[in-house]
Amino acid sequence: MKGIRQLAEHLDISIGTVSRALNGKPDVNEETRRRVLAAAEELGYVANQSGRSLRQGETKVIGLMIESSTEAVENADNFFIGVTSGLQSVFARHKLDLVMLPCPSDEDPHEYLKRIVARRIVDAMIISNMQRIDRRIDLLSRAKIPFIAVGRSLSPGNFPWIDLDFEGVADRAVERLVARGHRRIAITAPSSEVNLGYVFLESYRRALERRGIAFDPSLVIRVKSSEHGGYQAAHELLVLKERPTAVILIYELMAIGLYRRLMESGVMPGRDLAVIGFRDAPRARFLQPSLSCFRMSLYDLGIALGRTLLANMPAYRQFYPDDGRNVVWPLELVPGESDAFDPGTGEKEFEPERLSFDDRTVEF
Amino acid sequence: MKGIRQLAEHLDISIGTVSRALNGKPDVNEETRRRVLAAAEELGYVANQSGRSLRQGETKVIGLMIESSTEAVENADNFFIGVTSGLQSVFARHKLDLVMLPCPSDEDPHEYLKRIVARRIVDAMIISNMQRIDRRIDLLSRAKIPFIAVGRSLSPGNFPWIDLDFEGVADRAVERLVARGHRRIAITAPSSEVNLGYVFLESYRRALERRGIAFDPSLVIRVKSSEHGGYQAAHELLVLKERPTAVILIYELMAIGLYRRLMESGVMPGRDLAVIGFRDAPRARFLQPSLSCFRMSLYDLGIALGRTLLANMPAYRQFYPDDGRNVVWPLELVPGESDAFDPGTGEKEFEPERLSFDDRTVEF
DNA sequence: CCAACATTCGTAAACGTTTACGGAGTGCGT
DNA sequence: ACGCACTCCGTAAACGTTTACGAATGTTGG
Repeated sequence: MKGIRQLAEHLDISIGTVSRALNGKPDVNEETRRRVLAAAEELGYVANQSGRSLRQGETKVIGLMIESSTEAVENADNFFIGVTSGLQSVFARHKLDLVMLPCPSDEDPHEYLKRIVARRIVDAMIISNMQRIDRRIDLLSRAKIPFIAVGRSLSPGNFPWIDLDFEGVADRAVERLVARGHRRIAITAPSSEVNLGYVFLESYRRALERRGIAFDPSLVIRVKSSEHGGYQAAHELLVLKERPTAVILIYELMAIGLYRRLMESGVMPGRDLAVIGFRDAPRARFLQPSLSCFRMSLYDLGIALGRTLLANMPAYRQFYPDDGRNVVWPLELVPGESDAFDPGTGEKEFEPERLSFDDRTVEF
Repeated sequence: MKGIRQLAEHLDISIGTVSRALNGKPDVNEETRRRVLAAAEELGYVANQSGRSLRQGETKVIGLMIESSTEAVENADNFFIGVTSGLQSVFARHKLDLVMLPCPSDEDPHEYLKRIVARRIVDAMIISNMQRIDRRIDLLSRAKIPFIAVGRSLSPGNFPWIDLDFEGVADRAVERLVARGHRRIAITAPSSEVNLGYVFLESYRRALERRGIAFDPSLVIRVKSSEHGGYQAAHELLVLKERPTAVILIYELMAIGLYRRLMESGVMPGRDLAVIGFRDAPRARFLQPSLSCFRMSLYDLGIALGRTLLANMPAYRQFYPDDGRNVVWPLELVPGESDAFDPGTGEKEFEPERLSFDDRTVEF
């Protein structure tokens, strides 16, 4: 099946009518429409996207830009796959397709996005891994490409975003640890170019000071968000003169390396050092000791991103009258065993909430 | 900047010449070409992809279909991001763009691919997560869309593929374990619909029988390839009447759950049960005990996939005269602590190769 | 000086759609 | 019988590009 022309000839109908029939336009006889749809189905005809895009000036494709550095939490690994299914459940209602656009690691993300935008491959973009100053915002605004960012940025101008509640996470993590008696609380942070690293750190600093604990720069560990980074972080904690009694991880899998390095020195996580992590609860839960962590539903986040993006697109705004506002996405604390002890005595003074590993109850 | 027409008017040159200049066609004055390129750069002109695709009948986009089920190893998590950068390093040379096409979890993968193909969004496809009988092969062949599969299938007809050497992995894993005295070796396997599950299992069975060990179906543990699956797998192993002394995991992160469940019953991995895993060495290395595993370079695999795909496309075949053949991708064994003991005595009889966790040496 | 050729460029068709416009046919009210 | 509204459909233009073709100009060789 070549194109709509062949389909029209086969039906002995004009090509215009066929197009209208397929696109659900009103001025076409229902009987004719039925025939057209049947023939299209039979011959396996689907409109060529290039022709359609050219004519309509839109591609019906939404791009999700992804970068694979280990700097930021989003890039860790399953973040994108996670939000993807939420996004698609929204887009499917409008026959929009989602494509993930991986920025080559040797290409400047800004240049890459510029290329994608200029070629008019997508109608809208979802970007993440926001830098403190992110030129992509200006680029997309100028090009009038609707977009939404996962995370804020200091770049001037208003733009749609949904950010994780790092402020809340840092505050509640510190709150929880301080309540259990911790005073020296370390934290891991990615490069300060990445905005979330900056935000997370500032939130942590404020959370401490709010409770009368002085901020100690030596407790900020700059490592990659990876297993290896966790290993290095543990190493740096162990050599500190005044060793902290707790640490907050920005990525849950760092705990693997952290745990290992601690144990190599006979330091038991969950007894000698409290650990609180971030993001993937299923994984955190199976670590030993299980990791107290802040979880969220990537699926729901995907839905929110999709709705907010569409609410910012003129053609779809009508469907999402209540969306479109920027939101600070809440995280839920899932308590584990990794911080369930008294830092003074080392005793398991606080009983962790009971975990169940039944086949049925463990699904999140 | 609207289109090539505006650019042409601005230069007071015909639109045809501008196009030729930009595309490096020969019959254009070098001075003119210089002017055109300069103006295009200045005004930020980039050819509209729809117009170009429509005219040329090709999109310069290669699709990588991804599914997010936890059934197969490829879908686990960072597999796609890993091969992506290898793929792009090949595609970049031909100005081809790579897009990842996530199949919605509630849509039939075959139908999804059919839609993508029919809309002519991509010039070629990379598919993975092959089923034992995979209708996508027939679909793509019929549509004459060049493609390459990660993994084989029983579907009839020749098609380009690169498969991981499961046969070799299973054989060497069994070899290694048997050499250390193990006789009862369990294995985890995904659904038998997924071809690699079937292949892996058959390879394992043959490896056993080659060494005079009877295949015991009760040692085949069918669980999801996830942390939770690992937990369940350990549970199933523990309740067996005749408990195995070793287990082969099809996905490295399963070890997290497996380790945990074992320890909950006082069984020490690496002392009471040998474990060999699969695929991501950096992660495996930081587990405690570190996981002996079969690793590969996803980057190199990506390069091979890219080259083989292009070698199967008429327009690019010339650049890859030596590629195009199907290959069974070798895996390298990275020894760890998880199987470094004597199953009879439980003693650490075999000294594991020394691991280094220096900052510099740990990068793979 | 002329034919033959090379270089450079403009013209226009083509790719597959969608859609504004108008025409044909029908039914209805006057 | 006429005008009008309504339904349905065909015609053709337009989207932005690439490219076959040929025209115009300059160059060369005899």
